[in-house]
Amino acid sequence: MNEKFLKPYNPKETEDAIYKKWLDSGFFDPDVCVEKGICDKDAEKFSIVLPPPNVTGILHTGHAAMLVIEDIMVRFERMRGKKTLWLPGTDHAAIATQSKVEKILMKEEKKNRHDLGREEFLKRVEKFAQDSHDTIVGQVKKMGSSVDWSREAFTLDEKRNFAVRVAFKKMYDDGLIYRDYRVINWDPKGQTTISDDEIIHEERKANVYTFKYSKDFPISIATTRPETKVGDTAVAVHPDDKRYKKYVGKEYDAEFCGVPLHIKIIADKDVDPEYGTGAVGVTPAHSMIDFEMSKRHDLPMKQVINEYAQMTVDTPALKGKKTKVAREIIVEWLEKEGLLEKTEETDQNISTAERTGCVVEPLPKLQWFIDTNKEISLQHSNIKGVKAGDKITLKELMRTVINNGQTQILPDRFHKVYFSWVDNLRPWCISRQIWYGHRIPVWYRTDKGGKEEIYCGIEAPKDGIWEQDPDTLDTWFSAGIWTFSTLGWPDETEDFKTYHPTNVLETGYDIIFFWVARMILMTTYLLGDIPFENVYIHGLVRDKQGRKMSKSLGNAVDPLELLEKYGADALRMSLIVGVPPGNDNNLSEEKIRAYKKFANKIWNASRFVVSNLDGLDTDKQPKLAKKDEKILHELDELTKDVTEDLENFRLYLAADKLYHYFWHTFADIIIEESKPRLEGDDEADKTSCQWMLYTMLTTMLKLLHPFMPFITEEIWDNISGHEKSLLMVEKWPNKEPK
RNA sequence: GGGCGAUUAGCUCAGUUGGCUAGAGCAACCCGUUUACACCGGGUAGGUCGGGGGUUCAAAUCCCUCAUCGCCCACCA
Repeated sequence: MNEKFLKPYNPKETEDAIYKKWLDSGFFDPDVCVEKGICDKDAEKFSIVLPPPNVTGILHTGHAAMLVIEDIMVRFERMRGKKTLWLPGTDHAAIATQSKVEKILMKEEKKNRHDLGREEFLKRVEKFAQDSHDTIVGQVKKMGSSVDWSREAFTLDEKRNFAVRVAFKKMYDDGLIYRDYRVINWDPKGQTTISDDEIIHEERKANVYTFKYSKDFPISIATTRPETKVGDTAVAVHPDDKRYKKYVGKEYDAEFCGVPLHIKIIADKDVDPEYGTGAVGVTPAHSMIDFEMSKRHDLPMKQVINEYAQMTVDTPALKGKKTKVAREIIVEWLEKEGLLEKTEETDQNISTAERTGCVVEPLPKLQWFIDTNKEISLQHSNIKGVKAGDKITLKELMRTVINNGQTQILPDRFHKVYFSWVDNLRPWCISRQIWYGHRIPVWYRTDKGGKEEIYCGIEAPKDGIWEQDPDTLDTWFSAGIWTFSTLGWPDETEDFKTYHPTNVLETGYDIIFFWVARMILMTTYLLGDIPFENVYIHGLVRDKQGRKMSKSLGNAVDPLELLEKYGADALRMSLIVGVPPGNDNNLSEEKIRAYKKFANKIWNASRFVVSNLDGLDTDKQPKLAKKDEKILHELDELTKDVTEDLENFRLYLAADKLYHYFWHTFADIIIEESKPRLEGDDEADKTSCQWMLYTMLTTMLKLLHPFMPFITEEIWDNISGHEKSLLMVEKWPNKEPK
């Protein structure tokens, strides 16, 4: 027996060496598996593309859970002989990474990005991203992830950038990407636009002020933002509102806090006559709903707030003032003039920017958008119910592939969440005024003067003097094509043909909108296909009390620390057992410790079996005692059960069953009952018992391997006859009982 | 305002399509150590499965309703 078995299992000494062994074998790469005869050339494929972690720092326990879930699926399918690819990568995460580096820069050098300039700043970001990347790769390895490093990708590397440009141009040519001047969400701190999904609504108390613009203005209005009222160009009332009918169509001039206003009274059915005074001051430039209304009624737009959330009106009292200050000035003025009718406190949902926490300022701006309501037709279609050439919108495409079951979200309660997002989707603003990201592949001619000429292309135009659009793309644009940009698209590579669509996308419920929906949007349009067949949604890893892990609470645990303490296998189990898809996991160290004990149990039971196999010919099955037949039959039942659980993504049940069977049946009962038989004089019975134990152990190791790859591989290696084989590519036990 | 989830042992949670005396980890109590394992074994105690109603031979599981907690979405000024 190998000396290693004489000591308790030591994950620290074992894990890195085992991972290296796997890497050296090359079996993470499906091409190597085919080459070495591990899997058939024409075997069914199984592919997962890793949700690329942001290069903003280190991995947290949520990432660890993601890696474990995917690794279990991948190892299972690889052992089943499928041509299995798990493709790793990282995400440049544009705005998240840039703002992180900006924070560091400000803290350490008291500089902003403009102090460095675009080129130098980007160098800093790239350095930061590279360091993060290296840390992340190290962590991914520590978890035992069997990803194919030879295919590693980055959302902002050259190949992906090419794919992004090709995708952009196609969408531009089809009229799906367009430039428009409209009110967008502006983050005054981050100095960029953000999409609707990057907004966090925060509930706050706010005052609603009811007042008139001037003494002789006939209608009172209410608002929480009096400072924007200097930009009003209309007052809207409901068409059927008798109180105001006589004013509709009339126009009034007023002097509002020193600012001349010209207000038209309009009737619009979006106004709720029951709410407030039943009349709304319309500010086309600083409210999305008012902007829409102004378009319907052809109202003039008057911008009064700039990118720094300062007032731009010429009135000395207000000019240059922050909006918050301006609000106070105006309220004071209203009081003084006797125009303020009442002030009430109300709960208000205020929009803040996800990354900077700054209150979002709606501003009119010229930006790039994706139109999800424009009819297009697909050149090819593998989408059930959609033929090439059919007129269809992106929204409809997004609905179709879920409705027809081609892509399934697990648990399916998230279908509803998905649909409600799709239904309420407004034009997706994809341009950002940040520097880190994919530059928009559009150029403007500057040498002709006068009329602006626009060129969208994969490369810069050759003739004339052109300037590229300074903006970059929303990070989710490049993330949206991740399942195939990683496989070589737009080239028709072997990888692309073999592995796309992918089998599973595994991700958290917090990014269904950001990512899952965007991937479906981009893939159905660009490929006429689905990006993945199954979406496995995992929940959040929380602390023992169910609180979200966060730096400020100080309850965030570094998965690496847990791994050091308890071993990767124990951590893996604790992230899986009892955690159904979509559920949060309140992780405690006690739970991890329990699986460390389990690892030790496996180790010791294995030692017992291995040290009692003397004289057994493992190649030739002896005549089995009835009780051994029965035990092995039970094992077949377990195999079947576990296999079906894995096929149906019930990892949490499979892991639990294996735990219980190994400990409370195999170790507690079967091994205990085998002791007298192994000591006894009945040679035939002893041989039968040995065979049973041997079969039991090797089968259990195979079944456990996807969950606890390190310790099972290590034990496998210490069973005589296995010196040259790797458990990782052993055949999965047959699920049909013999 | 709309939607979703949760409520099971002292604590944190499982319980797959309704089906054997409802499970795990931790905590508690008792007994056990000349060998696979004290990172242990054996045993004990602990639950009217949030309340109420219904469907069924059978419900923690399905339906209705109420309560509490949590999450997501939303341009009511």
